[in-house]
Amino acid sequence: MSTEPPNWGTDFVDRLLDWYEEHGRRGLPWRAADASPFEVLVAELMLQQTSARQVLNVYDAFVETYPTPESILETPRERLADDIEPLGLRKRTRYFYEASEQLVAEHDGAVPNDRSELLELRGVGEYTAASVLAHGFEKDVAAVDTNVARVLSRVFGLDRETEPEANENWVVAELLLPPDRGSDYVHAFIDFGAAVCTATDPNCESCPAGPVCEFRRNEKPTG
DNA sequence: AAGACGGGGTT
DNA sequence: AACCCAGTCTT
Repeated sequence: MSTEPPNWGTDFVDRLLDWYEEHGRRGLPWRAADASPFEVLVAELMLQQTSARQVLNVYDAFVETYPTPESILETPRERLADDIEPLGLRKRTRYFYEASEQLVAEHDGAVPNDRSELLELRGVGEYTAASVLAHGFEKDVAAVDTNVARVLSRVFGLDRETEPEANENWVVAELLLPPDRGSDYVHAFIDFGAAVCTATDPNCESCPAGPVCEFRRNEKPTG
């Protein structure tokens, strides 16, 4: 039970970003530098409770067919449903319609770059709002999903039951956020959580955090 | 504070 | 065949 050095947090983030450079997922179209805020919003709505692999199957064709909220409103609901149903969670069809209506009616068809305005959009919660700001507008904000919450709670020994909604996760995530790298930072956490620090049977052997991690020291001492 | 939503990928 | 997935909305 040693006292934590004050720089463990930034040490971990440095290692995490290094890991991301080498092992992060490349070529995901919604991560492209020229992806519009609307394309980012579309991706985030699709990615809710849906694997990136699955979204990859429909994303390119979708954003080509529906580049703007207006183009969604001009499409019969049945046809839009056909394009979204393969992802499951069919209520998303309604989210796309209603969010598009809101964008056109209240924001001239543009995605707002303000947290509270994003939160008013149908289907947009705390995670999606933060994600759009980070990836669509290059803002230095943290976005905490289940992956981020799991990694944070393990590495820093927070309550194992801590959930994405817990304020503590957002405070810590914001605290560790490196300047001008908000987008990479969030993506690094997510890729790391999906590939190494998995929900079940995490791959601690290849974890860049090493002995820094409370979880590994407490539950997998031999690595 | 729980429960519902959901088809497809992965094991 | 069971389990999980870049959450959000509704009881």
